[in-house]
Amino acid sequence: MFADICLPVPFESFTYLVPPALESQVGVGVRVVVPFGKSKKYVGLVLAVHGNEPQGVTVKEIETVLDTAPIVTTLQLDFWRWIAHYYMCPLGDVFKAAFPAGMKKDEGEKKRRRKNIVEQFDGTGCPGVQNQLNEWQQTAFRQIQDSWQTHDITLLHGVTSSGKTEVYIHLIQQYIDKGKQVLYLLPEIALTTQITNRLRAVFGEKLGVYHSKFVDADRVAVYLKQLSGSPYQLILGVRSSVFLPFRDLGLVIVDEEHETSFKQQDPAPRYHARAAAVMLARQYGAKTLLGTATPSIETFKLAQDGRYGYVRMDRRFSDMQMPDIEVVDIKRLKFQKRMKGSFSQTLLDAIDETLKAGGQVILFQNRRGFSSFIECKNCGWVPRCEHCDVSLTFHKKTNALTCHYCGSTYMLPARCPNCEEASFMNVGLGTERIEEQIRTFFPEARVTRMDLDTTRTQNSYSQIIDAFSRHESDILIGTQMVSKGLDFDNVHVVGILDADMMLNLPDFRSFERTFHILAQVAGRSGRKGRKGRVILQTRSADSEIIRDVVDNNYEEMYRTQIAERELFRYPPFTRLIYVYLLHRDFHTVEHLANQTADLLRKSLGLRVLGPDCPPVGRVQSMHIRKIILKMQTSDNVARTRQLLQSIVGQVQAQPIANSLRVYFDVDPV
DNA sequence: AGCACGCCGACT
DNA sequence: GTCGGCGTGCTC
Repeated sequence: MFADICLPVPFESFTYLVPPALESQVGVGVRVVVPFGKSKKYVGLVLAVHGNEPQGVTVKEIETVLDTAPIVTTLQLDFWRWIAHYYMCPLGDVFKAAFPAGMKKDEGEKKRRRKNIVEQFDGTGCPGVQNQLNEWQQTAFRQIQDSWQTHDITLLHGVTSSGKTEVYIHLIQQYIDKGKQVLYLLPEIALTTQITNRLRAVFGEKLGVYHSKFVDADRVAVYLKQLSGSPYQLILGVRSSVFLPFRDLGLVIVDEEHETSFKQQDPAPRYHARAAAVMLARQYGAKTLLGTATPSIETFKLAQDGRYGYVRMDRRFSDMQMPDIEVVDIKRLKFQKRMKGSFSQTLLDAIDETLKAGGQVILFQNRRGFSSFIECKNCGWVPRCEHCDVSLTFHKKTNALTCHYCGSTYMLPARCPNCEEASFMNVGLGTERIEEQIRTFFPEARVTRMDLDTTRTQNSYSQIIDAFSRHESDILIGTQMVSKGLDFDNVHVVGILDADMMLNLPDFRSFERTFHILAQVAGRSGRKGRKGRVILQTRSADSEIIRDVVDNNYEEMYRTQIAERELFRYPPFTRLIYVYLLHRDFHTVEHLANQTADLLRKSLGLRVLGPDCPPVGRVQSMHIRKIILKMQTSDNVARTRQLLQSIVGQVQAQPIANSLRVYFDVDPV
């Protein structure tokens, strides 16, 4: 008897011999320990049991069986296979993403005590307390249910402070009452104690939270509880919670559906949790609700075309008004030499007034570090990473230069290695430099910075948020982390220091992204009973996108963008697959990328673009080339995938390509 | 992806 | 003379 085993390595599966003594224990969905390679042992998952001996290889034996019952259902395995196929990665990569680390290692006897799972209920709140829905929430609640009569997927387009969460809560309750399970997906940085506490107060022990900031053992506990006889009925989780086992999933909510962080970027599987959630819901015959204040262009188009149901909430609570957005043209002010560092007088005055009135300020700068790079004052030399084609970011606190691509850090040289000059100039500005400036302007204010550098440890993010909401700090400076659905009642002013920083990126989504992020940041101001102020500093004061943000005009932004996407044949009018080729040697990767593109062009013609050198052409000493496949929506995508796989396989079969690395990014964001 | 095997610089 | 740097090749 043989078993196909999936291992946490980038391959499909390997076949092992099942020793007669283990035959009764080995079945699809149980974990086993197997020898792999020269000396390694891995925990693998049984995909199939059969009698076909593989030819031309020495088959190794399964050593031990870890589970007495399957820990993945066949429905889950189908889902894994869908991810692997759609996103073009080996099943082993899906296996790696699907389980918390603790379930991928052999913990000997420990797991056999299957962690009588410890309840994590912290006792806060009083379960069962639901707020009454007001009139328009009630209307949305009914409209959503009506739309589900004809559509499995519905977009809830609700402005900030329209009370979407309360509508979600009532829908969740309804499904739980029917004995169904609910999955509530949020982007990582939006999953705060605020939302957790709110759901905890209503659903108590029925709620399980699945977050990557929790220790791994907690995630293992949630996974195992979902397998047990009494699973959580509501899971509040990040991207990877789509891999949890569900017994009877009835509803999936994807909140902040426009967030690009739902797409996993770096290690494969490069999956989009929104698309995966839609797929998961379809498997279970469940309904899906996509919620946001600023829908993604893709989702809004599907709603416009009638493919998704559409429900709109455009009323805010009566005591909440949209903030006034004041545009400050910093290009002109810079020319007139009237900027105080990174600040206009308008913004400084607004901060000053706020502090005097006992209010709080949020300052948004979407770049971490001190400066984007430093430059020798004399010869213009810029320090760059040894392993990647990028300039290094200067971090003043550590007096170090770091690469934001590979994480390498370097000492700041005392003198320019090129000309011996001993002084450097900071070009561009990050959150650290904003913090330094604000401390000189307002030495008495309490200032906190929130970015990737200050939130690395487990609870630092919520600590900063909680401290700020208790007014232990007056000014919060941060990257896009500050923009996520946080309710700070006392914020009088939001300052956007450089609105167009993200605007000029070479990416067809840069306008949409800028709109999303600016609209969200602006929404942080003036929440309860007070009209907030937003000071938006920009060098493109006359641009369309800034005007749309100021007018809070999503539809206008959508009209402009959708027309542009159609004109230039971008998604959702086409579908993209990026093919990345990586090699240590510059010439080899260039040659192999050209060869791949030529072969692809023979079958796909004009759908093949490139190869091109991406903006960062070398990362971790690997030279990169990128080929773009732009498919018509009418194309047979399954056939294209197959063709792509076979051509790449052909290229990789050549001896010169043996250390070539190829990966795909399907539906890149 | 790991991890072992294999060929060239600074140390006892 | 070797310890160990990481380049490349394989994994049922």
